[in-house]
Formats: sequence, C-alpha cells, structure tokens
Amino acid sequence: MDYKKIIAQKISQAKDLGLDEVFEMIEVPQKSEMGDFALPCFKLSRTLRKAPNQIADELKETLIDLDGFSKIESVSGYLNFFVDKQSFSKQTLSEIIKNGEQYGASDEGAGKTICLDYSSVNVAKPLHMGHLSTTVIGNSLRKIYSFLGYKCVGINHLGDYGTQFGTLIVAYEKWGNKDTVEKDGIAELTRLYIKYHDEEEKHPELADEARTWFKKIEDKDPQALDLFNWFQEITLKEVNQTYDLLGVKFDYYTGESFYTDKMQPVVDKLTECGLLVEDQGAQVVRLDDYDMPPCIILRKDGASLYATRDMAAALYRKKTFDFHKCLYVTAYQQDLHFRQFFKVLELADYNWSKDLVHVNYGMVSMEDGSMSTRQGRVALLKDVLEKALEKASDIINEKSPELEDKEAVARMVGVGSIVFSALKNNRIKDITFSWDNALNFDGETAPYVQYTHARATSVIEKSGMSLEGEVDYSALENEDATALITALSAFKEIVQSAARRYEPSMITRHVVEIAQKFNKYYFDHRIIDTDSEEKNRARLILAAATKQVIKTGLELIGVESPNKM
RNA sequence: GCGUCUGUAGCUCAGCAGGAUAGAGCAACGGCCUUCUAAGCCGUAGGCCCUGGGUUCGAAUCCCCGCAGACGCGCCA
Repeated sequence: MDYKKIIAQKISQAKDLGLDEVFEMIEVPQKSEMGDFALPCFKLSRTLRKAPNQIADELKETLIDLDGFSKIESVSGYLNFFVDKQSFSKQTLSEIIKNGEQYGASDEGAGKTICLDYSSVNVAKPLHMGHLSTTVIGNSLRKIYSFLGYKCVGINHLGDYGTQFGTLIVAYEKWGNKDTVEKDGIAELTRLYIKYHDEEEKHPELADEARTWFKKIEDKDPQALDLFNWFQEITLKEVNQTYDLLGVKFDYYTGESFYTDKMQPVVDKLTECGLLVEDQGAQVVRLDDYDMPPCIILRKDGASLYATRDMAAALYRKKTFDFHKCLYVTAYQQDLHFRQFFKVLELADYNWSKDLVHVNYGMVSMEDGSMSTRQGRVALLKDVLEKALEKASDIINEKSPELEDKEAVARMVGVGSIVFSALKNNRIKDITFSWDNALNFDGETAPYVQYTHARATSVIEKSGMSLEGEVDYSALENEDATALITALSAFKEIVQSAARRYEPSMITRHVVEIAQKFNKYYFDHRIIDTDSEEKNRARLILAAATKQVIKTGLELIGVESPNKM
C-alpha cells in the first residue's frame, strides 16, 4: 500500500489539482507526534485563494473516512495524516518476511549493464588507506545495482603504464634480485622504487635508461615484457589477498596498457570531427566554449596521454558491454579530467557520453600531510585491516570467550568496521586518517549494527517458536515498534536513492538508524513475554524483519553479519 | 589569478528536490546487568547552521558579495 499516493489521489480529486503536484508536496514530518505524512497547505493558499489553515480544515472534512488511516489532523496550516498502525505493521512486516533477502530488491535494471571502474591499483605499489574509498564504494555500488537487477561489470583499471615501469626495471636490474622480490613482494618493489629516486638525484643519467626500458616495454621486447608481467603478477597476488579479505571482486583487470593499441581510432575520430587542433606542438581539443582548459590528446612527441587512454577505454567498454552507464570511482582531484573527456566524447557525437559518470570522493590524508609512499607517510590498508582484526579478536576473547568460529567473527567485525566507516559519510568528505578513529568500535560502527543483528538472531533462536501461525499485531501498537517498522519500510526507497545518487552511505546510515530503533525497542519491551503466543509471534516477526533488513543493508555495503558475537 | 568542492555542537558527521522546536555518534559527566547478547540502553551538558545581503508566507537548505580550507588549472596518471 502506498499511503502517499492514496493521499495525493484523494486531495487532487477534492480540490481539482494535479496528482503529481500534490504528490510532490506531501512530506514525512520529523516528529511522529506530527503524523506519518503531512501536507503543508501554504503553497495551495495562493492557487485556492484561502488561508492555509482553512484549506487544511476543509480537506480534513473531505478526507474524514480515508482508508488505512486512523486519524487526520489540521494543525496551523498543516494537514497531518496518521496511518493505521496495525495494518501498516502487518503489511510491512509480512512483506519483509515473505521476500526475505530479496526485500528491497527490484528488476528495474533488467537487461541493462553497468560498468564500474574502481580500486584501480597501481602495479608495484601497495594498497593504502587512500585506495579504500574507491575500492569499497565501487564494490558497494556494484552490489546495490545488482540488487536492483542490473548486470554489473567490475573493472580494476590497473595503473600499469608509464615511465615508472622503466624506472622499476632499472632499479631491479641494478639493485634487486628475484628471490627478494618473490619473498617480499610489493614492499621490495617499493624499496627499489624509492632507491631509484634517491640514486637518480645523484645520477640523472639513470632517467635515460628508464626511458629506454619503458620504450622496450611498449615495443614488446621479450625481456622487458617478462619483467613487466612478473611485476604485475607479484602485485596482483598480493593485493588480491586484501581484496579477498574485503570481499571485493572484479570481472576484469584490464589496465591502462591494455589500451595502448586502441588509441589511434580515438585520434582518427577526433580528427574526422574536426576537433583536433595543434597548439604549441601538441594536439588538443579546445574547450573554451565550455569554460574548460583544452584537453590534450597527443603530446608534442606524439605520445598519448591520460585522457586519450580513458577515451579509448570508454569506447572499448561501450562496444564490448553496451553499458547503460559507466561509473568511474575516483577522487575529486580528477574532476576536471573527467569533465573534459566526457565533453570531448560528447563533441565527437558519441551520444552515450551522457551515460559516463564520475563518482568522486574526498581525499584521504595523514595527520601530518597527504599520504605518500615515498616519504613513508602512509597507512597501508593491509596493516589497518590487520590491526582491526586483532582488536576484534581481543574483544571477543574478553567478552565471548566461548564463541565458536572466533576467527571468522573477528574477521567480519574487524574488516567490517573498516569498510563501514569508509562508507559512513558522504563520499565527498575529506578524511584525515587516525588510528583511534579507524579502530573505534563504539557508536555508529559496524560492530554496533552487527551486534544488533546478533542480538535479534539470538532472541529468535531462544524463543524456539515458528514465525508461521496466528499473529496478533496489536502487540506492536507502541511508539518504539512503530518507529522501527517505519524505518524498515523505508529501506526500499533508501536503496533506490543510494543507487540514484551513487551514495552507499545512505544505506550505512539507514542501517544504523534501524539498529538504534531496534535497541531502543528491545530495552523497553520484552519480545518473548507471557501474554500470548500470537503476541510473541508478532514481536518475533519484528525481530526477524529487523535482522533481515540489517543483514541485507550490510551486505549491500559489503559487510557481513555474524549470527553470534 | 581563474575554476570546482567543502564550511552545522569541543571532535567526526546527518539534515533528500525550501516547511513545524536543527539531529546522531565520539569525547565529558550521572544512572541501568538475579529476566531475551551491557560491543547495549537512559539521562545531563554542549548550536549567531562561517559572515553579510537577497528571494519567499517560511531559508541550515535556493541566489549574490565576501571569509576560511581542500583540490584542480597544457604535454604525469
């Protein structure tokens, strides 16, 4: 039952107003005393040429026996609607129980594909906290869109192109050896990389060697390519351990180098459209009309650039996946770059350029400045996860020493808390990393929500009752239950908004809200009580529905829900 | 200099496309475990919603001038 629609229909009929117009005006009041829905009548006072409170009074009379509502009030220009709690509870809860893990899902995306470009790790560089946002936002959006029926293609657009790989080969040839790299992986590659830059300051001629090696990679020289592929293998082997821990998956690891031979068509197309002009020796597309600096397509030495490669990738993805949308989850640092290359594709008559979306997010820095591997000012993702896991483990040993599967639970809680906190705030917010913050398990955190889930599970188990059978929903006629049920019923819309706005944090926050409301209910009302089986069943259904929505919500942000903790 | 974004409680943040008394968490202080998981719950305290204009019946929310911070602005990605 869609209460808002019912209200809008009745009112638009009564006052001869547009249905959509009225629908838009209906809102949900902040406080439950003010009803479940409200219509502010101030705007209507102009069209209807009457005072707002008079309009509200009149409407109240016409709507007096509206089905599904227990009360309608006219309060100083507002018309407040109170839904009939029993039918609302029954309807919402049975829908959740019936649909189970599909509650909130939809098929709106059937037949449509979404490409998601996220995480995009650099070869030979470790994952640090700066990579967390892109990784978990991308992963969550992928889950959310899949939940809404879209086919999702996750792409890890590896940073595997550039002179830096020439430098790495130089460093490896001069100071590295196979065994150490095999043993220490990325840490050793990083060490070599830093060593190179130290040495280069003293011996600038190293840069020429690096450029030569990079050229060899591009020309597919076997020796260079072997090393290059090996570095990639070492990197992926290691970062995949972290992805596994986070539960993050990709369908493709097609990186920048994959597009090396796919850029000429882009250049041809831009030339054909007359967009490409020479400027200071480089080939650029002018964007003055759009208040942007020119987009450089080819350097004066003829080499391609970031934008060229991204355009080639977009073309390839469109051709290969025929995406409905293609999302790029990268930091807002790159806002201009994306605006530029989206615009260039639009100017080149690719009408699907409107389906490219830059899902940007804020910067992560350390307390003493921005994160830098080279300057050693960095919090490695691996270390942060490990510490969180340790802390979770300690707490389990302290509070639930008898728990089975301690390790699995510690993983869900520890990793979950890191993922959760990365998805708690709006994407755009900058983050200053602090250990205290990262390892906080109190308040609006994964452990808090997971604990609520475990608590609900525990009560259901302890009751030993089946959810099937007669139910007396009058047991849920109190403010705490209603508030909880209202939050549960909003889940569907929240998921859709989160998708529409590319904002997983909406789900994170909603799940916290549900947990808060359940905990409040839990402390003021006994679930398993002595009144009647039918009433116990109603309360157990409430607990089961809460458990389900929390579980689904957490799942959508990539956090697991242990049954016990 | 120009552009984009951000500015709400001591700290971290919600506040959807304008609506009724601005909400959470952390930190602080005070309570609550012989009853379903105290990783919890309740209470207290804490606000010129950056400043100033404008639009509106109504502005934290929309528009403009500032201020502060982050990021970006031609051959890196």
